[in-house]
Amino acid sequence: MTDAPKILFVDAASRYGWARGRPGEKPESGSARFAPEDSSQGAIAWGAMRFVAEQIQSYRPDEIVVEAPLPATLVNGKTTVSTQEILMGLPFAIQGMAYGLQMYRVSVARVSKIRTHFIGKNAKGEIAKPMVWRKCIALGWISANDEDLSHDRTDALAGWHYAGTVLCPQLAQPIDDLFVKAEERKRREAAAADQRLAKTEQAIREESERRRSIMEKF
Amino acid sequence: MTDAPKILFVDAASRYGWARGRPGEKPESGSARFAPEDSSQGAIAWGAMRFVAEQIQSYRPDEIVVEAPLPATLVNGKTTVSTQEILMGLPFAIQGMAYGLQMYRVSVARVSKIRTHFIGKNAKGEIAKPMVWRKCIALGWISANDEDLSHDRTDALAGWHYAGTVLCPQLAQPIDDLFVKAEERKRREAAAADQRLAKTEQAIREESERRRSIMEKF
DNA sequence: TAAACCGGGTGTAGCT
DNA sequence: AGCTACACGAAACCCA
DNA sequence: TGGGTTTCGGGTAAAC
DNA sequence: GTTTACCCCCGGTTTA
Repeated sequence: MTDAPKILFVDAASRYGWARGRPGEKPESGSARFAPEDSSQGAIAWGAMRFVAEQIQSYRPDEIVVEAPLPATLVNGKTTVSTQEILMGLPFAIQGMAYGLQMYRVSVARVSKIRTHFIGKNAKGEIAKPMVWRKCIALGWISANDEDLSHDRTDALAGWHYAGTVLCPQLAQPIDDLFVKAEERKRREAAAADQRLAKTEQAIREESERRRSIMEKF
Repeated sequence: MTDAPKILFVDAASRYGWARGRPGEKPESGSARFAPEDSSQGAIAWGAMRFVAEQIQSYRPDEIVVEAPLPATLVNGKTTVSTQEILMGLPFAIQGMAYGLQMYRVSVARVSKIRTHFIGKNAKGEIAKPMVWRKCIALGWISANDEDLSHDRTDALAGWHYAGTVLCPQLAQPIDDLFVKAEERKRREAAAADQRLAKTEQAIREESERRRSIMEKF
């Protein structure tokens, strides 16, 4: 088998969980906040952007998978606007940053799929989270005397495993639509990029220059 | 009077409108897309982030005001998830980028307030937009044979004027809660930043280094 | 080919 | 195969 | 103070 | 003072 890809999974909320590794290996994982409590949305967004940038730079994942936010209408309006903005905004900003860093292999995974894959049923969080948690312990992905035993972390681990299974069908499952979509998107992105880049070499240089200049203020 | 501040207003949607200038002056304005049609969310987000970065860098506004997204529940569920993600995500990402570039004077304005301020009533878009449009013409902010006569543009102009009125009370209105909130937030941000920075000079240097290194790949 | 207009609005798992 | 039901997170508060 | 638990979920302007 | 009603973009299709 060729090298399994490095996968980074992010469960993005105001407190987020992350997990990364190659399918088959024991993943690293953790949880944290993108910004201190009561921070402005700007601070949170920037925290997320920085997190992604750093991951891409230092860990160099082959794939990034983010947990999809639940549609607001679903929760039957049971969520404040500001919560919504964060829940929707985080994956959005993360994707944007990845795109800006030319990391185009980003996909999005639904909670329900992750759960059914990982614990066999799509239960509501109250029930599912402890199950997920236990399974993570069982798998030895976190140890019971670990410092961080949060659900954010174990949820991310579940997501990571799901992503691995889906992205590396040779390890088990037949591919399903996440993979297909990722391929589709990748092709579309690549094509679009090609088209754009092909226009002129000049355009490339301008773009590159612009990007660099944006950041030299730091 | 001291120099009126340079205000940048953005009406952020997949097709966005912008307007900028100092209150009292004739504003510049326009509309465009953050990314070609059918682009991934990542592309759109990055487009927005780049736009903001460039504005901050080259125009150096004193204030940035973004149009607030309407809560999903409001639209009575009449909005797709992806639309939601974009509508909520754009302002979020914009604020994040601004924050990252240390531009903390960012506020958010509600459509209803803008409209009532600008045309005296909070009518539905179908009715309001043409009214706004006419008023912009009347004010000479766009000329009838202009190339871009889109509502995105005129909406942004209305927003800009509202922002100006609110942020420069000396020109007319008493301050209202947008200003107050901006001040509050600014103070909070500043305090938080101070606190953080005060911890150690070392932290500052690390942070700075990290930021720079994130971007040197460009 | 470009501009105006209109419709449409979540997805999945588990049970029947 | 078709139909139905159902899904969350942030911040305030309280208690150890 | 830290962690578990509970609660709450949009806002405005005009009409009455 | 209190109640009430209102609020949207995206993408596909059609038309000049």
